[in-house]
Amino acid sequence: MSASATDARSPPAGARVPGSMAIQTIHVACANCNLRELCLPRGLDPAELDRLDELITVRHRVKRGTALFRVGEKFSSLYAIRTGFFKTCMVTPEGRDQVTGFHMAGEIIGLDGIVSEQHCCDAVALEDAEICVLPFKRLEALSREVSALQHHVHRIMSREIVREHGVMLLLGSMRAEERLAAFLLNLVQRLHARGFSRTELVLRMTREEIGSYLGLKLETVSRTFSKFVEDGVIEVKHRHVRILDAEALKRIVNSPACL
Amino acid sequence: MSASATDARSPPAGARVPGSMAIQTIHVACANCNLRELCLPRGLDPAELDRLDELITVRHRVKRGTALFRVGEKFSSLYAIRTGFFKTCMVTPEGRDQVTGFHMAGEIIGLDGIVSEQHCCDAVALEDAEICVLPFKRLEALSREVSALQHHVHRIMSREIVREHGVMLLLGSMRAEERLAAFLLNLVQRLHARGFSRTELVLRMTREEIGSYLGLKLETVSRTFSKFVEDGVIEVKHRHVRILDAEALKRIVNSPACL
DNA sequence: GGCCTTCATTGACCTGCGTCAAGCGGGCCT
DNA sequence: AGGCCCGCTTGACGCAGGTCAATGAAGGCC
Repeated sequence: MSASATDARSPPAGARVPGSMAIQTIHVACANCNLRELCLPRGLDPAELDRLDELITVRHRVKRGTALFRVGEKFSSLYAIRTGFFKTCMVTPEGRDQVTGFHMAGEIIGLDGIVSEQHCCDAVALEDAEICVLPFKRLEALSREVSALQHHVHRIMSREIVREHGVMLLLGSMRAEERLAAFLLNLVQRLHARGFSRTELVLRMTREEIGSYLGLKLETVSRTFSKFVEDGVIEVKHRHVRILDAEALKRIVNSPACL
Repeated sequence: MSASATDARSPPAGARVPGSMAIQTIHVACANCNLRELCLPRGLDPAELDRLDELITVRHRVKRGTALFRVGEKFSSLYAIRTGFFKTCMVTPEGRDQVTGFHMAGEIIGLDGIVSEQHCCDAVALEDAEICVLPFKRLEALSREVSALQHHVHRIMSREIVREHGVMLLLGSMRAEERLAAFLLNLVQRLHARGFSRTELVLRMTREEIGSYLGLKLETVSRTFSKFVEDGVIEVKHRHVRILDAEALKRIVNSPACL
C-alpha cells in the first residue's frame, strides 16, 4: 500500500544521496543495527530499510560532557541514539536551567527544533555516545513515500508529548519520595526494555541533574535516596542502584499522598 | 474535599458520546474560516485548501463542561478548535489529576492519542466550543501528497513539545509568583495573537484549574492574585483580569529568585 | 425572586523542602 | 603515590506554600 502512493509525483530534489559514504565516522546499516526493533518502524520491508539507510549517511561519536546540539543552533536533523546516554536541558536567560529529559539508546532527540528551525534546548552526552544523523528534510521526503515511516515519525513525536505529560503530572502533583520512586521505576523499565536488569541500574547523571529533572534540590534527592535505603527499598552505592522492593516503589508512586 | 474535587470535573455521564446532544454538525469551509492563518499552513494553494476541506467533513459543537474525548477512548482524529476554550487533563489511578494545558481557538488537540491509538488525557470544554474533526488516517494520507501540510503537522507537534518543555521549566524551577505571572503573560499573548486586548482577559478556568496547571493549590493562586492586586500590577474582578503593569510581570518571571 | 451550589477569598497554623554549612570519599591528574 | 576537586551525604534551621476552616459573592434553576 505504501508503494501505490509513491509514483506520479516528481521526486524531491536531493532525495537521493550523491554517493560518497566515505566521510562517515561509523559504518553500520540500519538493517544490522541491534536497535532496529526499538528505533525503526517494524513494518518496513527490506527495500524500504535500504532507503532509510541511504538517508542516514552520517553516524558519529559524542564524547561525554559535550553537546550534540545547543540552544539557538540551526535545526537540520533529528538524532537517533545508538549507544550512550543524553540529557536535554533548557537554560533560562537568568541562568536557571532545567533538565527536560534523559534519553537512552534507541530514542530520538532533536524534535524540539522542528517548529522554529532552531533548537530550543541543549543535548549533552552523559557518557560517550554514538548517534545517527537523520537529515529532517530528507526524512520528510522519504516519509511521504513510505507511509509506515511517516506514521512512525508521528508516533515518536506523540510519544514525546505523552512522556512530557507524565513529567508534568510528576512535577505538578507529586511529593519528593513519589517523584524519585517514579523516576527510578521509569529508568529501570526503559533499561529492561533494552535487555538490562530490571533490578539494577547505574545512574549516568549527578544528583543535581536528577534534582533538576524532578524539580528538587540535590540535597533532597540525596536524602530521599537515603530514606529509601533505610526502608530497605533500594541499595545505593554511589551511582549504582539496586532495587530490592519494586512493589514498595510502586506503592509509593501510587500513594494517595493525603487521605 | 473529595466531594468538591470530583464533582466539579465529572460531567453528566454520556453527555460526551459522539453524535449525542452536546455535539452538532456545522458547515464552514477552511477557505472561509477566520482562523485559517493560525490553524493552517500558509503555503497551501487554493486547490490544496479544497482537498483539506474535503477531509474535514465534520464540525461539532461541544457544550461547556462536556468532554471532547476522554482517557482510554480510541484515537481516530485530531481536533482543531474553531471557537471556545479547552483544558486537557490527566487523571491518575488514585484520583489526583493534573491539567496539562489550556487550549484556545486555532489550536490542535488530540496529539497525545497517536502513539498508542488511544487518548491518554481528557479534553473538556471550559466554554461552549466548536471544533473541526481531522480524521488522522486521512490527514496522514493527504500530508503524504501535500508537503506543506506534512511539514505543518510536524511543526504543530514540535510546538506542543516545546510548549511542554516550557511548562516543565515553570513547574520545576519557578516560585508561585513567577508561575502565575508567566501564566498570565502567556495567556494574554496568545489572546492578543487572536485579536483580543493585550491587557485584559477573562479567565475561562477556575482557580483550582489554574492551580493544577501551575502545580499550586487554589488558595495559593488566590493569594498570589491578591498580592499582585496589592502591588498594583493587575486588577482582578472575579474572572476578569486587567494587566496594569506588564513590565512588572515580566520582571517577576525573570527575577533571579535568589541572589 | 429566592434558594442552592459552586467558586473565591482570607486567616491561622503546619510541614516538606529549600538553604546553608560542614565533612567525607573516590576518581583523576600530575 | 599523593593531592585536589568534585560529587555526595548529613545536620540545623527557616520559609514558601500546603492544609484546614470560615465566610462571602455569583450564577443557575425553579
